[in-house]
Amino acid sequence: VTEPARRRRQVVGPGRRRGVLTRERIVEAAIAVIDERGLDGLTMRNLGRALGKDAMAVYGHFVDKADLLGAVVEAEAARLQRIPPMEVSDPVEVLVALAAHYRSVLLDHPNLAPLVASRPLPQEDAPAILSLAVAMLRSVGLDDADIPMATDALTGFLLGYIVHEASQAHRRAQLGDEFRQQQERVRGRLRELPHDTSLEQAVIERRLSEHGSAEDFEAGLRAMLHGFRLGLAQPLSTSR
Amino acid sequence: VTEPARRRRQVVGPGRRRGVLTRERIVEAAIAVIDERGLDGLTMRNLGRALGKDAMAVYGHFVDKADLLGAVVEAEAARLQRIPPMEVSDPVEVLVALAAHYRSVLLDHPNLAPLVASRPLPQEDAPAILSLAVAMLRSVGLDDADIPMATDALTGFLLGYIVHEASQAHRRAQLGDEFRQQQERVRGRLRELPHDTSLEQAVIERRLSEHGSAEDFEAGLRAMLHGFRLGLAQPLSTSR
DNA sequence: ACCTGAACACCGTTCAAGT
DNA sequence: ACCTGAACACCGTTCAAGT
Repeated sequence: VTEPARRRRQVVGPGRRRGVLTRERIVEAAIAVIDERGLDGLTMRNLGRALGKDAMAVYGHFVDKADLLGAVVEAEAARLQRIPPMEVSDPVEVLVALAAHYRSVLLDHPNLAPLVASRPLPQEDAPAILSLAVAMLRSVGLDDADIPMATDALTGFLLGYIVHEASQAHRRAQLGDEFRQQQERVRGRLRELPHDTSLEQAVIERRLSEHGSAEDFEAGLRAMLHGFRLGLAQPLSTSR
Repeated sequence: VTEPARRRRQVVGPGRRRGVLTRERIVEAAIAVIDERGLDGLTMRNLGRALGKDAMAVYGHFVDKADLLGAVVEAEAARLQRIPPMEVSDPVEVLVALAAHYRSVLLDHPNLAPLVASRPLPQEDAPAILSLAVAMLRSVGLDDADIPMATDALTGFLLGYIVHEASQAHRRAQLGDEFRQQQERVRGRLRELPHDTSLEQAVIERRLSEHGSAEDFEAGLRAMLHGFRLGLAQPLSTSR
């Protein structure tokens, strides 16, 4: 159905608002609209207004809205590939730092995160990252035969946790008061349980607070990595 | 399903029964439509057609589409709460079984999974499950002070992994051939890397295959749980 | 060559009218 | 009391027309 997006390189004029449209400018504007108004807030008419053009001007540069969104994801993937320099230390910590980079880049545009994550592979446009991760898993001591499984689990945790975090943030911002009310409802039901539930309430408080999830994210990742390192992923006896 | 004793009832559409609308029947039909045509495929007009009624008949029972979707999520949450009987063994294995239950229930309606997961807490309607999980973490040997953090990480992994899995399945089904093409593109780029990439390709193959992610899911979960059990979630020295 | 604006089919929702 | 159908504002997209 969709043709491969045609690349159209063009000299960008010095102007900002007015001037010739380029794919780059459109993508940039689309991301800005998504940041401000969410994924659903990106309509062709809104985008046109943000660009100071008629809504239909975009169709000169992208065949589809889907095509446009693809380009938006591409732009995010390019940012993911710019891995910051990190001190080479324990391979586990390299992997944690890599994951933290993913997390911080994706959370820069939380409303975009679900879109990026719905792609087939996070490494789709970043085979170098995949190679780095594999190398680190190897030097952590993982058996080659276990690495695909471990990568799948780690990727699931990574993307899943981040996307979930991003959608929670979006939801929190969107419903405001009602969010607190829902938490109150859960607390109320907890109190009706027969035994002491102070710890359960602490769990909920932790989840209510906006901060701390970076630490939870890294802690969970570390636990999983060390679990893999020690060969503790199998149920009982090891048989492969 | 035959209806022998039933009086002449008009059959509308393929096997749809007429009769008085109830919230239950509407929710049921909504889930069926979502299963067949995805979240975007659930429109009020489609839903009305599935019920053999005018689209607007639904508004007699739900104030909103959002209200309807809330009821749909509630129905799913009720299924989540029906924990199957499981052999009480190692607490880690109880937690794994609990997570597997979540996964299998959510994957029964993959198109619904993102909706369920976007709620503030998976335990929102299931404080009993939260209590069970906390008790298991305790008897695994976790410090009370670490349990909120561990629960947050585990919940993130659980929901994130499942939702990601569900959306991949949806995407796979939706794009069909193009999905394979994307994998081919990644493979191609991998081959251009300087060193041997057979292991990287194995990672991609693993992710391509539909089966095996249940094992990866449980393996990652086990690794994380044992990592927590051994206190390996902290970066270097333990200081709390 | 690039952009515009009317037009079309579809969406959620309102409202007056039907039974 | 429950359901219907026209109507409204909005959406993605097509197409003929503007510059």
